Amino acid sequence: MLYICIVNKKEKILTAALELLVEKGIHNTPMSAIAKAASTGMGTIYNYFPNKEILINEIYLRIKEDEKSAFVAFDTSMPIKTQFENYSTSIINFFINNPSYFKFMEQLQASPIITQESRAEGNKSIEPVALLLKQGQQERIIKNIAIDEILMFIGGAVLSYLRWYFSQSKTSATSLKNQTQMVWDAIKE
Amino acid sequence: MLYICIVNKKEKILTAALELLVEKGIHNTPMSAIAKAASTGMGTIYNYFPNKEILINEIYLRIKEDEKSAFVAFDTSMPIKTQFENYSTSIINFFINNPSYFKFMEQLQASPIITQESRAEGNKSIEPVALLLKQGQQERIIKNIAIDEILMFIGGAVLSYLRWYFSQSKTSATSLKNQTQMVWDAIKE
Amino acid sequence: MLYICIVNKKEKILTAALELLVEKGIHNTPMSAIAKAASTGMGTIYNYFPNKEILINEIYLRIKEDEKSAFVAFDTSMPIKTQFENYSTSIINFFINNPSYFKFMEQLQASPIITQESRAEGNKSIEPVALLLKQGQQERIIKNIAIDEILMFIGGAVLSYLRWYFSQSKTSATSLKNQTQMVWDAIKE
Amino acid sequence: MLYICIVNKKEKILTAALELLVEKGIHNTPMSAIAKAASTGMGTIYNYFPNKEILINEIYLRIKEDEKSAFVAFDTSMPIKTQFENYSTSIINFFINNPSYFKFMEQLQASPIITQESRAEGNKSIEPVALLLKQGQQERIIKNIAIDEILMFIGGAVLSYLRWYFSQSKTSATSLKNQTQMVWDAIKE
DNA sequence: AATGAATGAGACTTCATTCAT
DNA sequence: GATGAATGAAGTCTCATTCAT
Repeated sequence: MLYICIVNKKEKILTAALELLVEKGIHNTPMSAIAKAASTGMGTIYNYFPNKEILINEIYLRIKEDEKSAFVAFDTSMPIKTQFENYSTSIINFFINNPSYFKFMEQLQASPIITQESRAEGNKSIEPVALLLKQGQQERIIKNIAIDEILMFIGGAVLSYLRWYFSQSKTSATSLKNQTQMVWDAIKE
Repeated sequence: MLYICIVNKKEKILTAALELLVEKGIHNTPMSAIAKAASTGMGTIYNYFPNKEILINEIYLRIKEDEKSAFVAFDTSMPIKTQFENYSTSIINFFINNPSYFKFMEQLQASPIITQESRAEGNKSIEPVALLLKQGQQERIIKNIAIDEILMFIGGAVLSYLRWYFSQSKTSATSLKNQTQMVWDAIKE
Repeated sequence: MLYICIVNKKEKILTAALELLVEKGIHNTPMSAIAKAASTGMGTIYNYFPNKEILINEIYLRIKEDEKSAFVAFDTSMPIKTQFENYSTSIINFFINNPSYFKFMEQLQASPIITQESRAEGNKSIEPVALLLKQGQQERIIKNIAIDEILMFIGGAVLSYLRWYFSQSKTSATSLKNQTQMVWDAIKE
Repeated sequence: MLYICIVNKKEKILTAALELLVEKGIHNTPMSAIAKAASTGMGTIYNYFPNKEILINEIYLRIKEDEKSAFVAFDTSMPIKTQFENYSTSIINFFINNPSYFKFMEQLQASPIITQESRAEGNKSIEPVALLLKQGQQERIIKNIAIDEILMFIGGAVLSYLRWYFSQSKTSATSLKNQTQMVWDAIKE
């Protein structure tokens, strides 16, 4: 089998698993169903992922990876507020365009299935934001609060906005603007 | 058996269940473990709760009930900002004083186990806040954004603060103040 | 409590149990349901019947008892054919008038729950018929076949007629006559 | 695994289940016991049969299938009485040679576990007999009674004969002849 | 590498029976 | 005698994982 096929097989499993996990929930998604949806045998999944938890962690890491690559690097020539707005908007649009990513994160955010390693790895995606905030604090644009606390605040705001977004049948065009405004007002000096 | 004993038995089950659920996660907490922890037979649990999901929903509702009663009514003679700070502080302290309540909510927030009925019932606890915000908007103190969106924002901020709080080994005394400040700055006009 | 009450209590239990057993089936009829239907506590049932199987056997014996008393003694001055027809008709009418008796027997006929003792006791109800048949054989009216075999044949015919009767929505008036005719033709010399 | 093995596994389960069901009764035969007797894991049974009831229905249908194939087609050149005797004898011998089939049918005849679909399917096995009887009625050899009623009568007679047969320790060679005689006398004009 | 039938531990749930009141 | 809450053994069924092919 060609290399490209093997890649496809692993990808197919990850994709099928994600789709089922967000649709049915983790504990209503047996490995057999994933195998079926990915058109593979159950044993094949175990060739790529030693067990179900590792498969799920890998999905988690893929999403975080994707999240990172979706955000184009900060343009440091721009004002911090602009940079922040760009980040905030792009991260939210990322999840709006990938609803299953959001549903997956919602479901697994607090789950003991995601290991400390995965979380640590995943948190790397916000490092650039931490740097931006730090710079903002030096310039006395951002409140002088522990970076961790601010980051958590922003994260919570993003999640809650998305939660609200997906619960609405129709979203006003201004809601994202409102959201960005609120977050900025919250963290700005 | 005395009436007081019967009450204790149900309470013991709810307490034991909560403790185990937050410690091990829902799907690593078999009913048998709950029975053992509550020092009852497994059948006894089913005398009080028709099934596991209903038991979990009842815990959810108990917490919401407790949450409501923990918050003393708004003192409408006070400025809106003060009222909001009181609310914000009391809700956060409530969960800080009941860490397992928070862990339970974290885990079940997005779970399909919590029924629509439970959620609707639970949401009643934020009605007074909605009213306060509406009044604040009329007085042009609060941003003119859909109440739903603001409420979701506040909820997300509270959760993320608590998440941060419990992840810290040592919390600075000012962090809660910072948090309250950020939220207020976010929603104020 | 008055004696009459105690009697009533036992009867109520037996009646409620019969009703539920034929409606839901033995294994969908918990003792708790019987207690509820009989408006007693579960413990009370165990005061009268050591366990569920004994309760069921007692119902069986009651029906057999009732069956015996429902059939008026043979009038030996009548022709044997007439006596047999009377018997056949009365036994069938007995079950037609007590459908739950029939449904109970259908369900428990072949069940290991009914003990050998109960069966032996129950078979006493057909002793007069055995005597009648014996007499008929001596008079060369009835086929010279082992009484046991004939009795089983008649029993099977009665059951199958009733089964057919209860499966019909509308029964022709002649069907019982046909049935009696068939059985008589079968056993007559 | 070879195809022949797979077939064997399903057959082994069906055979083991039948053996246990007739020996212990349905409700004293846990799936675990069937698995043990069939030398499989419990899960294997559920690979072939979605649940216990379906397993039992499949046994029922297998027996009916077997019953059909055991009876060679009517030889229409023979007199109706001969054809009927052949049928009657072959059906009884079928069950005498397969005692567990009989015990199974005895136990499940009136059970709600056997679905309407299974019953309908199973009843196909008596269609040829219905046709034979109809022809007999046209030739005025068989009594002019609803075919349904006659069929039920014959079925009851067969069952009761078998019941008697298996209750005897020693059976006279003539009993089957007697039985056939009785049934024929019952239904003949 | 790919497969999927086989496995059995373990989940949820029921219910006959007991026993303190 | 009457009660019914408490019990836990035992039932049905699921599913992560293995391994022979």
